[in-house]
Amino acid sequence: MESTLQYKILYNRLKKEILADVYQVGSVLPSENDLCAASNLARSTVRQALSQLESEGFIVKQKGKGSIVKSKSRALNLLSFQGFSAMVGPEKISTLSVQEPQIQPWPVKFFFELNELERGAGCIHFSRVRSIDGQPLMYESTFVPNLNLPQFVRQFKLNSSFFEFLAKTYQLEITGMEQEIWAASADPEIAQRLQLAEGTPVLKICRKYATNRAHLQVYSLLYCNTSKYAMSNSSGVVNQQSI
Amino acid sequence: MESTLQYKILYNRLKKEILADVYQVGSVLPSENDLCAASNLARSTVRQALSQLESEGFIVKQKGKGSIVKSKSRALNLLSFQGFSAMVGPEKISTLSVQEPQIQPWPVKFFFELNELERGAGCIHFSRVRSIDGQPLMYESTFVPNLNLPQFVRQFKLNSSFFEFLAKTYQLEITGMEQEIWAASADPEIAQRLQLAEGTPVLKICRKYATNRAHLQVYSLLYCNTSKYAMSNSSGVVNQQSI
DNA sequence: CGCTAAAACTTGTACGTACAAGTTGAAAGT
DNA sequence: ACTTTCAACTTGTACGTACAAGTTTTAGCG
Repeated sequence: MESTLQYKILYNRLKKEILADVYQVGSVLPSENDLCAASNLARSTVRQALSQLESEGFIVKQKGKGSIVKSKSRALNLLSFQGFSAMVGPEKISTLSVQEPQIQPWPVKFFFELNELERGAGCIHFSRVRSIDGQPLMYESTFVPNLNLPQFVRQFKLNSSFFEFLAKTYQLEITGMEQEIWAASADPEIAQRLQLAEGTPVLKICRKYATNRAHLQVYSLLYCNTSKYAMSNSSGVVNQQSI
Repeated sequence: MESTLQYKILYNRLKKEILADVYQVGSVLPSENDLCAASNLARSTVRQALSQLESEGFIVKQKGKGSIVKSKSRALNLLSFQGFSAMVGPEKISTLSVQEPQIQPWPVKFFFELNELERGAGCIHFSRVRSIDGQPLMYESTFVPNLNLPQFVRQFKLNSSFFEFLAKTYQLEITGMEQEIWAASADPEIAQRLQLAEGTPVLKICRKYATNRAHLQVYSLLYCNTSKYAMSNSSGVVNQQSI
């Protein structure tokens, strides 16, 4: 299900090539004029593709120089564990199922306000613990409104990527996010899930994801152990750390 | 020092008018064509201004409908690079000076890596505690490379906005940010600064701000009490919560 | 060889046109 | 009174031109 929009096509191609190391981190992309000539697009269209790559943190543009590949990291500046893929390979990440996907009513006291459409539809809920090297780092409890997402419970596997599943199965893309963050003490349940002493400080994060389907939003409640790995993110245009 | 760029001028005007309730939250801005006619600008220029407003969360654009005012000031947007006084009204914020601005060498163990230019220049350092309604919420310790920022120590007042001071005095704008976040226990000093019991969970945040001056970066170390107010932010394009 | 100035790049801003596609409300038809 | 259709909006995409401004390379001069 590829887009027919010219700037999206170019954006996807460049993103794929960055991820595949065709353009390595620190190197410069072909100039806008080169991309125009190669793809037979107007410069404004090429700039639209590059602009999206920049806003998602893949490249940094510098006047007079060019578009420099900044990072291979994924879209959206989600708060993520530092060096989740760099320091430890994805093979060392393990997932423990706490609650397999099931359809249920919404919790009575939910951490975000729901509209009537969502409230009436009920939700799909699942929970999992993600670990690195056997050490539990994150307890994640996710709630999806049960709105026209056929076969979700049957098809989604907890040890795979939730966002990739949404994209492949329903052509759903995450377009934005809001979150609230607290420092909290691990209560007995969280302490047990993350194998911590009760009362240990943990990050508590409530997230609402927006999607490209109007009025469909996804909710996540996270508890994170930051004793070994910090959570990190970046936003805006960050200078290149040369010199 | 206002910008001479047309799209920046329009952006600033619209932002100011949103903050002043000329356009209330939930209402629609004048259409792009109306803005073109009123300001004698091309539509692409108007769209550039609106695009920046959208990326910063002030408006949401919907095809066929218009540009809807989403938020006056990205409420409590502490985790994005907007800064403290922009999110809660400045009238309720009180500031306690812990360390007046002074020139000093960098701390031996600094929380971000410094390049040689920064290391050699030394730093300007100040610390303050910010409270809302008399309740200390945040302990902030800021470090700025002492690079061509004349009169900083003399002119910066701790109870004013740091980012606004940088903009007005040096035409420095914050263009981006990276941060790392932990949940930590308040040590004796932090507990005293934030008037908390020792061991209370607090958010610890290390930030690096990028500016429009190449190679000039600003560093901040924050400790936040989240018992009453959560930290929050948003990124990407978030759906309108209507229905 | 070393320095300077100009040329040849790069991205940024600003203008314009044209049409596609989503939304809304009014007019026309039943 | 109700439904359907259509016209009049809205933003989105894509094309194009021109010049400004920052960076790097090159050519020329002393």
